[in-house]
Amino acid sequence: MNKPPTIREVAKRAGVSVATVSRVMNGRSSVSERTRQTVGKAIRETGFRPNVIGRGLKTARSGTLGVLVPSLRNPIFADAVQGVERAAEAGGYRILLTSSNYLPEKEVAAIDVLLCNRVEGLVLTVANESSSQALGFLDRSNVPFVLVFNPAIRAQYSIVTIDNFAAARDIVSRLVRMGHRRIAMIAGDSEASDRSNLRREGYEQALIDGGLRPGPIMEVNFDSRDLERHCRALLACDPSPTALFCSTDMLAIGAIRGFAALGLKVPGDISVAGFDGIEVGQCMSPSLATVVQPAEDMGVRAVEHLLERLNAGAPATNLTLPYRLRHGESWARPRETNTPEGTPV
Amino acid sequence: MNKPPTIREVAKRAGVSVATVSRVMNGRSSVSERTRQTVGKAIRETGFRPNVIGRGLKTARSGTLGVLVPSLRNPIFADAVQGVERAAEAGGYRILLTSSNYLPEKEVAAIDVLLCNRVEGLVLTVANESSSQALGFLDRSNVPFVLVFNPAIRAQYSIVTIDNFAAARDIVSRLVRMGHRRIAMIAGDSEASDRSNLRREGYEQALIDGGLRPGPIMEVNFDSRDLERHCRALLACDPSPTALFCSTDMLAIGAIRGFAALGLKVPGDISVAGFDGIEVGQCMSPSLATVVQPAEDMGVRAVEHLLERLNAGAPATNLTLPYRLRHGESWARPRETNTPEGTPV
DNA sequence: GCCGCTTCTGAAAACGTTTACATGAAAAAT
DNA sequence: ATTTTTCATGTAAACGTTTTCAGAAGCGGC
Repeated sequence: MNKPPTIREVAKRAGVSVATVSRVMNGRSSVSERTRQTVGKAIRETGFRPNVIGRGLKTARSGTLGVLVPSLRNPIFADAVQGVERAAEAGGYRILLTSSNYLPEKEVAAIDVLLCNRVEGLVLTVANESSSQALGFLDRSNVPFVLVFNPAIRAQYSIVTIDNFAAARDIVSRLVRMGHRRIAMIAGDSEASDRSNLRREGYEQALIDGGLRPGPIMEVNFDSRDLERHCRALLACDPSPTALFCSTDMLAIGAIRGFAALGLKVPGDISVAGFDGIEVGQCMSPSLATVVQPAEDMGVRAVEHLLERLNAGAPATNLTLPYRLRHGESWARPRETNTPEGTPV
Repeated sequence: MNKPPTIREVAKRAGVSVATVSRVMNGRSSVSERTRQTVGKAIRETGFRPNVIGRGLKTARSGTLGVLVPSLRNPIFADAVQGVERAAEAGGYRILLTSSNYLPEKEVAAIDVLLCNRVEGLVLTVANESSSQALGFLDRSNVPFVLVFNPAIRAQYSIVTIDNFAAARDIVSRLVRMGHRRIAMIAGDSEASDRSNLRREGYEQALIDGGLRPGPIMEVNFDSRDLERHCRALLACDPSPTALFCSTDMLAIGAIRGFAALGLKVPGDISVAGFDGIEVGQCMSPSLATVVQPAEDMGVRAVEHLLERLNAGAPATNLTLPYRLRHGESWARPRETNTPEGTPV
C-alpha cells in the first residue's frame, strides 16, 4: 500500500516549485499557459490527488459539515439527510454523518467527535431542544449549527421546522369533525423527542376545542415495531376509541399492523392518522392519513442557511415551513354503533 | 468566531511542552501522575479539543471511511448505512457520506472526492459492477473498499451481498407453484443496477423451470413512484398477468398502489412480490411478500471486514449472506377464471 | 541603455499535531 | 561511591498543503 503522490512529486516531475503546482490547482493566481500544461500533465501522469487534510490544516477549513440525526431507520430522517447531502455537495461540502439512536448522551459524544473533526457547521436533530446538554456544548464552540425538526423554542438558534403543535391540532381536529368522540394517541417517548411532546399538546388542544376529553395516551419507545400489545390495551379502554393519532408515521404503520393482527380493519373498525408524511405511507393500503413535513426540502434549506451563515455571516434564523395534511384511506367517519364488535383478547 | 485552542496553548497553561500534552492525550507513553493531572486540568480549562486534521496530517490516518450509496430515499440503503455508521463508530471511525442518485458519472466524482479526503476505506454500492468506471479507478488507488449489494462477480473484490439470482428464482418459483402461469416483472433500469439484472435472470429461470414463458417485462426508472401507467400497460397484455414480480420493494409498493388506483385488489386480482425486505413492507396491508436482505447487518459486516483488512491486513473476501423469503399477504393463488374481469382503461 | 511595469515563479513559513531523539534526574545495581 | 537503568520530559522535524514575499524575466517607452 504505497503512499499516494504528493504535490512535491508533481512539482519535481513538472520541473517547477510546489507553489506553482498549488497555483495551477487553485487557478486563481496567474500561471503561464505553458507551465499550466506541463503541470497538468504531471498531475495526470502521477495520478495526484490533492490531500485535503494538508490543505485543511493550512487553510483552517475542513470542507465538511457534521450531521446528527436520531436514526436513519426512520425514513423521515433519511429523507432529510438526503437533502442535506444534496445541498452540501452543491455547495462543495462533504458531510460527516452520525446518529444518536435517540440517546441524549450519544448526542453529546457525537457532537464532540464532529467538533474534533473541525466540521465547519452542523445540521442536527436533537431529542429534546430544551433539555439538551448537547446544545449548550455546541453554543460554546462557536461552530454554527442548524436544528431540523426540533421546535422553534429559542430565537437565537437557527432552526428549520414546521409548527408541530398546529399540525397535530389540525389533523386531530379533522378526526373530531369526522365525528370521532373518543380519540386515542400513541406518542413516542417524550424524553426522546420534543416534537412528540408538541404533537401531544396539539392533540390535546384539538380535543379540548371539540369539547372532548383527551386520552387514552400511550407512550412507546421509538424503536417499537410491534404495537399489537399497545393496540390491544387501547381497545380495552372504556369507552374504546374509534380513532388513533400517532406521533409518527412509523408508529401509525405499526399500529395499523397491530390492529390487523387483532382482526380489526382500518378504517372500518378504527381510524388511524400519522405524522411525518413519509413516502411509503402514501403507497400502502390503506394509504396513511398524515401530516406531511417537507423533509428533504428541510434538509436542503438547513444547509443553504448554514452556508449563508458561514460564507456571508448571515444571522441565525427560525424558518418554519408549511406542512400539509394528506387525506389517506386510513381514516373515515366512525361507525354509528359506538361499540366495536368482538374486540379479540 | 475566535479560533479553538491548540495544543500549544494547553501546554503553555500547564507549563509543559506540547509533546507532554500529546502524550497525556494519547496515553501510551509514560507521564507522571502529577503532570497528567496538571495537563488534564489545563485541557478542561481551555476547552481544548484535539484537531484531528493536524493529527491526521502527521499520522497519515484520517479516521474516516467513505460511504457511497445510490440514494438514501430507498430504505434498503438507509438501513445499510445505519449499520455502517454503527460499526464504524464502534471501530472509532467516522463516515463521510455521499450518494450517486444511480448515476455512474456521479459515482466517479464522489469517489474522487472521498479519495481526496483520504478516507481509509470505502463501503459502496455501485450501479453496475462490471461496467463501473469507478471501480477501476478505486482499484488503482490502493484504498481498500467493500461492495455492498452488488453481485459477487469478481473474486478479487471484497463484497457483502446475497445471491440475487437464486433469491429471485426462489420467490418467483413460489408464484409458479401457487399456480400462476402468467407472471410479469417490473425491473429497475438495468443500467442503474446490476442487481436488477440478476433478479431478472432469476425470474426468467424460474419461469423456464416451470415451463412458462417470461414476460411481459417493464423497465422503469428507480425514482418512479407513480406506476399506474405501467400497471395499466401490463394489464393490457394478452394474456394479462395474474402475478407481478418487482425488482425492489419500493417498486412493488408503487405497483400495489398503481393497481389500487385502477380498481384492482392485491392479491385478489393480482399477486405482487417484491425484493429487499424493507421494514415498512411488513407493516403495510397487504403486507408485502418479498425477499429479505439483512441490510443493516450487511452494512455492519462490510465495515467489520473493511477494518480487518485495514488493521490486520486480511485478504479481500466475498461474503454471501443468507436471504429469506417473507410470506406476505400480497400474493395468493390465482383466480380460477383466467380472465380478470373489467380491466379498466 | 535605463527605468518602470507587468507577469510569472520560487523560497520559506505556517497550520496542529505526533514522534524520534536527546537530556537530565532519580532509582537501582554494582 | 560509581555505574547502569529507568523514567519523565523537552526539542525539533516532519506530515501536505497554501500563501506571503521577493526576485527574475520580459517589454515598452524614454
